[in-house]
Amino acid sequence: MQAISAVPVSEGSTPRSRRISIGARIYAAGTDGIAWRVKSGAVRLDRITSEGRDYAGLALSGDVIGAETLLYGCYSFEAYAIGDCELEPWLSADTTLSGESLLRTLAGAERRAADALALRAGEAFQRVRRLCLLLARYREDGRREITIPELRDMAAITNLTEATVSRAMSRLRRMGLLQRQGHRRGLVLPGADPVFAC
Amino acid sequence: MQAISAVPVSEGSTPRSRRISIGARIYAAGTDGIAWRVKSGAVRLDRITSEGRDYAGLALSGDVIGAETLLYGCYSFEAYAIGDCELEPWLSADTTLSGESLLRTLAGAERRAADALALRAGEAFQRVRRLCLLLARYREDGRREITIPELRDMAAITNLTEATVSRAMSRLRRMGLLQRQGHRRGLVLPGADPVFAC
DNA sequence: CGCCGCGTTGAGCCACGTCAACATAGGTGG
DNA sequence: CCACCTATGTTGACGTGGCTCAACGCGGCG
Repeated sequence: MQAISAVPVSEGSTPRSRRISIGARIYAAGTDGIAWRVKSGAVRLDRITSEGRDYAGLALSGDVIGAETLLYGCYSFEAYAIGDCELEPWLSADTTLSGESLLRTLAGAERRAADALALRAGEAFQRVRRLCLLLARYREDGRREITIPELRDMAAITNLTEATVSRAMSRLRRMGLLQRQGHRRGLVLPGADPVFAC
Repeated sequence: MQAISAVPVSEGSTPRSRRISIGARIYAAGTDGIAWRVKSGAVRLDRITSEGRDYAGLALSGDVIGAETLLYGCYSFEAYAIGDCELEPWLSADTTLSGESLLRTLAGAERRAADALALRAGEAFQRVRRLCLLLARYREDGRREITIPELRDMAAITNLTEATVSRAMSRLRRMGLLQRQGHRRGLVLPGADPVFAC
């Protein structure tokens, strides 16, 4: 297998769920492996070019990454966890039979691609705000929380600079739309529920 | 059927290929219809929001549009021809059986989404240049030609203004990387082959 | 002919990039 | 445990690329 940063809990020979911590690489382009479904967390996909890596896509809960391995045998993109991730193998055998699961994945990918495009339009503050909205998840108590990715990743996704993203995040905090929660890196949560309203 | 701008040549009851001319709408969001494979041309996909339509994706030769109708029965996006298009029905029955065709479509969609994202990064002139490269096709004599979309579409795709796109196109023409060909709107072709090299 | 949509181009301005200094947190070795 | 180092985030000052606004040209069409 390729360079992995968390233990792929193998039972017998079938790969099981993986947990990847924020910042770690999930897989490298060109290596072989299986397709995964993102159970939780956020994944940044990069395309390898002559001048390095370029942000090429975003995957969130429910999305499938690495489906191209079922065709080509290896990954086309490079995947990084930009939030603590839980991945489960995405079974080719079952889904190929049904076809509906594949269709659902295709439709989801197109919607996610539209989201990613929208994150690169509009003014800086709004882009960062919308990215935070996209990354937010509901807790049991009904409030939302998000794991803030590294600035460099937010900058790549929104096509802004780290400085600009930092300023936008500061403003969100000053406005009370984001609050730091504890000391764990990147973990914050909004105050009331109609937060992010602007 | 929904509002269509070209005749869907129906033989019996199975829809056949459609030809759509530049600027025309291919289908509207929410209407029912089938999935199509783009044989030639370029398609702009829009997502309907509260404030109107937002560019949400690009489809070029070989890409499939409207696959979500196989799941939901209606189109999620709105599709416009930004170049003269030839579409053929994308068969659900056959492909669902094979599964490989669906996978191929999925992999293609992800690559196209990465292309679309890349068109919103970098400086204005390079974005417009790369968009032209993406839209170019080879002729029999080995030279490339492209059908220039309307400025408003190029602006939406690159996330620039029409004025900025116009300036970039003027510069490409001044540099000899694009030449007008005849009088037909939007049809131009580059000079030698290593054009667009920059 | 007059209107309208589309493209082109100029002038001025501003949001964001650039650059740099500094703060802070984590990690590592002594 | 602290000393140090590095990676990351924050903030200010300043410059500029692209946006805004506007005028104008041109072709198509009623």
